[in-house]
Amino acid sequence: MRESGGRPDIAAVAAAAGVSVTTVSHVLSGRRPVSARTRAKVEAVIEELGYRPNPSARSLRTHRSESIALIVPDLTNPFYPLVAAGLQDVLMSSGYLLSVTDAALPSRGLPEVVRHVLARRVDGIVLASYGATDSDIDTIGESGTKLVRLGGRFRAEFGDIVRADDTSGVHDVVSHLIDRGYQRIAFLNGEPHAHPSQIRLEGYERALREAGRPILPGLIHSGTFTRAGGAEGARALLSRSPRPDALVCGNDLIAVGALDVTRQLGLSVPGDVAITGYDDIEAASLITPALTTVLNPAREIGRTCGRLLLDRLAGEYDDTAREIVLAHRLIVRDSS
Amino acid sequence: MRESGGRPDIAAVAAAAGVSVTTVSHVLSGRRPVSARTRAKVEAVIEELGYRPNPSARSLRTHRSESIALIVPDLTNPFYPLVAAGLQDVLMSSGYLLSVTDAALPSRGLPEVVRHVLARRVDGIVLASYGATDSDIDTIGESGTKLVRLGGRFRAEFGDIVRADDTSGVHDVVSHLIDRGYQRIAFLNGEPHAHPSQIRLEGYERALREAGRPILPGLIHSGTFTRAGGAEGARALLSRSPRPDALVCGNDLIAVGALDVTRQLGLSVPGDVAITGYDDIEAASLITPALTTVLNPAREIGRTCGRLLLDRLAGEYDDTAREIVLAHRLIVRDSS
DNA sequence: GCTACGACACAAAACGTTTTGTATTCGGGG
DNA sequence: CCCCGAATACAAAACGTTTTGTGTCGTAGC
Repeated sequence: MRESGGRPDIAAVAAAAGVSVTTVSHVLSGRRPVSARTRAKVEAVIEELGYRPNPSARSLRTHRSESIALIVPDLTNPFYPLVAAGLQDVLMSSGYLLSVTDAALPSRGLPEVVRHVLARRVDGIVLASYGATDSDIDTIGESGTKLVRLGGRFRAEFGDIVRADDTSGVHDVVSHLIDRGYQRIAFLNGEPHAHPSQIRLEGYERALREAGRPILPGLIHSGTFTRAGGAEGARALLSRSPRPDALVCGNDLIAVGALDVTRQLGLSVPGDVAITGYDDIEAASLITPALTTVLNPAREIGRTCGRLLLDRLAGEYDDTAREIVLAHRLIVRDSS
Repeated sequence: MRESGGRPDIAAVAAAAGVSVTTVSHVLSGRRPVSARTRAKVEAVIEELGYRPNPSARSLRTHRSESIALIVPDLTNPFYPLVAAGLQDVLMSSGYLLSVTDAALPSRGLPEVVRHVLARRVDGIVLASYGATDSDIDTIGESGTKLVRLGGRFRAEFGDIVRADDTSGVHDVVSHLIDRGYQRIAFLNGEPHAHPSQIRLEGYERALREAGRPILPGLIHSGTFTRAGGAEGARALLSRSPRPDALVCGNDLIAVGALDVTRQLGLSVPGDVAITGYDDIEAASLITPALTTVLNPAREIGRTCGRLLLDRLAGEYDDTAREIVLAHRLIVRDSS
């Protein structure tokens, strides 16, 4: 009389161990004491039968799924896989499973992605998508899912935020260019309404102001945080006269696109025009000339998001929202 | 008398619509006919109450989780995020959630990762980890989880495989180098026991044989599929005398590392030594000199894995294992 | 030698679905 | 006029856990 082919039940374990189902559950969870003898017996049976608790049943009872979701704007941007890796560094050891969703895919936009993720009832969400609207965030809030955002405007009712100090980062780059004597410093930005764009632009403006330089709207261009966006923006900016002699880019991808175009136009970098990026993705050091950029600690950001989320899930903190700001670092290479 | 704060039940929906729970379920699943009037009423109530089925309860009954896992060896290698993106292209529209797990992380190795993923009872797994052992695959098989592998040795009992024709790919690269007159062509490989390493090496050997060239073991070096691995291998190979005049690398990351070292040694590429990669990650075209490599259609591979898995889950095919081979393409740039 | 208490074990009630086995109702063919 | 089947709705039994409320021992305190 074999136990049939199906996976064993908690009841099967209890029967084989000669105890009640409750006891097995307590052995598993440790929520009530179980004698050493009994525990050993139960554990032996579990091992022997190869019993694995059914997560759906468990989750149905406990209202938690032990899984969290990461929503990114573009998996193709190497910054985000690093965030994912950092997140996993932390989550894996706590037994959480990480789901990664790219919001830029053939989906009908972020609201759909959010619904999709929410339909799976994850315990927490790390939202790295700068396209998120208040309504998206509300949707998550109403569902009761814990939320940590990667950047964005800090508002108490919207939960925790982890970010790097982008404003200072760009400020440092621009100051560096000013020090090196660049005169007409242009800014090549990503999506104009995205929060990262805005705070990076702020850094640009602050640095110019501090140096007593004018802020010329004609030297500021917005597009998208992609290589293509950078190419298009560079074409626009470099065709102005007088021509800018430095292109400060909103991220490294933009800088790469700008570099493509600059080369096409027969301009030398950094001779005719300096180009800087942001993030310090691996490609930044590979490209020629190697890109002056700002290190954005992607992996550490991911880890921090993970820890924050875990703490929230464990109820470690009170409800006060937190904003954690991580250090950046200017990396000067050959493109400036 | 409000419905309390909690999310509405299927029972709450039934009550509000004046029908039975069964009927609501049938409206949702369409497994039995429901009159148009009733259906409309129920749908209206669902909308109004904001009812969302509880996935745990559903999954407890149906034994399916509508989620699948992707296990990769290294998220830091830009090849894999692209695979993930391709997978999602396909899965998202079918309502599946994708979990991505990096097996190279602080985990205790692949077996642990596999257990971790299996503990969540995903419906299917895409296993892209070349470090997978037969035992890992067995574990997955026993759990009843559908499996599609990204590369690896094809064996009927191990399920489907999707891969590119790496042997031919490397063969084409090597033939190209021979055509260009390179004489001492070395091969700089990844993990020696990994399947991709073996079949790529095979392409190298085949091309040499076809050209009537000897295969010199001293010109073959194994390491890891990383930038560091490439650096170390290049150091070893380039210190031999006579020095190789071409380094065929097992993937682009290796090639980048090899390029680092070649430059350090003051050698010119492709003048003193040619370097080629494999995969055609974005960095391959960014680096200077731009890398001659083989396009490995990562995104399409991901899509194909997704489609295969979905078909399996839908029971579309019989049990016969399938191996799908995708086309590669030689891309000649400046490094050869 | 009792009482009270700690340590341990158990039975049964949730958790929120899907699905199966029956009712009903209605219209049409014999 | 009756019977039968199609169309539709319902009640109740799973699915596999966790958790609460009791119960039963021993054992220590008095």
